[in-house]
Amino acid sequence: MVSTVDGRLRRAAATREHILDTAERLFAERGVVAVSNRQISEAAGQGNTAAVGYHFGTKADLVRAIARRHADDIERRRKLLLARTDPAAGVREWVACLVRPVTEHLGSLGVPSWYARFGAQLATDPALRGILTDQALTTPSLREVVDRLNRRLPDLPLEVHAERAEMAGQLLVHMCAERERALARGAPTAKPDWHGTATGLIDAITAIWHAEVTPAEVAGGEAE
Amino acid sequence: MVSTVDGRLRRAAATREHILDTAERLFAERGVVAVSNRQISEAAGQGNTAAVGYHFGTKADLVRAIARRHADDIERRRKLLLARTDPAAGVREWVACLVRPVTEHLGSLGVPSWYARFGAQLATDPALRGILTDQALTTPSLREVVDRLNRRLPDLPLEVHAERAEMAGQLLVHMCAERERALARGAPTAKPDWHGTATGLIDAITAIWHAEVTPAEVAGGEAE
DNA sequence: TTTTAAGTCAATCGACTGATTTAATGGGTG
DNA sequence: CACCCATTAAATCAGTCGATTGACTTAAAA
Repeated sequence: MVSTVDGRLRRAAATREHILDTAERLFAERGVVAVSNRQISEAAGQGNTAAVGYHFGTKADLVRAIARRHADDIERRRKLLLARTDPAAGVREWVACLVRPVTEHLGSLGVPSWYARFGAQLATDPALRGILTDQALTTPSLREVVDRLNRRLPDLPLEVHAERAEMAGQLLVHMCAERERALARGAPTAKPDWHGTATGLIDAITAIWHAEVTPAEVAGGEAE
Repeated sequence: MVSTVDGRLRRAAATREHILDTAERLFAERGVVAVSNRQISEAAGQGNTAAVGYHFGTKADLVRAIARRHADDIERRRKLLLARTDPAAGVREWVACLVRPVTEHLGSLGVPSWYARFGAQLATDPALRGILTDQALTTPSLREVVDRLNRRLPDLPLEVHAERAEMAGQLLVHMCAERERALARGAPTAKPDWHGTATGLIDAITAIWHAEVTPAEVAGGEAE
């Protein structure tokens, strides 16, 4: 019990990882909601059709476990990048601190990867949405980078600031998913590697932050 | 058969519409994949649990029917806007021709609406994705506007052009869904109306098209 | 009025789901 | 060595799924 090396724990941990890998792939390929725990257990080579339930509990718990595994590595990379970024850096560098940890993590997964498509589903499904936001948007390094970025941002009306922050997040999630889809089906990709994709995203998000703000019309708008 | 008023057809058409409305709402609230045809039929007040199957066939057919209903109105609005846009107009005006038809359509649906969230799910679910792209990206007026826009765009490397077009599409779909979510849960929204949301999107997308293009490093990139 | 057929309803089918229960396995420990 | 127990396997449960069926309702057509 207190022994440092327990073969049973090792075996269980290995199957846990194998189930996580399998679930992630099936989720990306067929959709999170469409894949049953049974299918995952069987595809993972577990004779036990209840293996997912035994090791993780509900599907929501499984989804959380997958998300956490990746979030940890992204957080690690973000801390690293944050540490070696000049505190006096400009908007572009702080945007990079938000984008690069994600793209570099995806790059480290090899081809094909599945996490970006998985994440995009979490972001749009009403039942899963909370799982992603709860754990991805509350990490300390993320808040730190956002704080630094905000200090270097041009003066913007509060609602425009909120809107553009949302845009940056949506772009990051869904453009990564899109590239991953292209990679998975062997289609040509806009950029040859994730680093190039990140550069394109940073260009775009930086441009959004610096975009002109068209004022609302005094009484305009369309009817019907 | 040739008579102008057929009570049976009228009744059927009415229940069809009612089923479409109900399905759209449930899809947005609980997720497209998570909602069964049975639940839709029951929620629509049809004693027949197979009403969806009878009127539409498979769930994919139902999803297509919902998407088409909205796509038609959006197409109509885009044609209208295209007709009264100066052929010599600039990037910003052509971007508006892509954004405004969608936001105005959503505005016409009242609050709460469900179509934007529904569309966002179609865009990210691997099994449903084709349904959306097949019918939304092949309309004549859309191709026309994109052509006009391309002629006024700054010179961009082909891969950057493709990447930014993708960004514009993702932003449009997911920012509308996000605003709709906020509206539905009664949360404060960045902009008071859809027209303001469109203006923010047009500002952002126009800025993306005009953003600097950072060249790829000759041999840079990170390992692992 | 009778006929006809579209629309609706109620019951049912096999297949699959998550969950629970019971049995077999096999490595670590006393 | 023999025991123990976490893990894996296997069998089973009630519930829901999409799909099909035939009977009933309704209103236009003959």
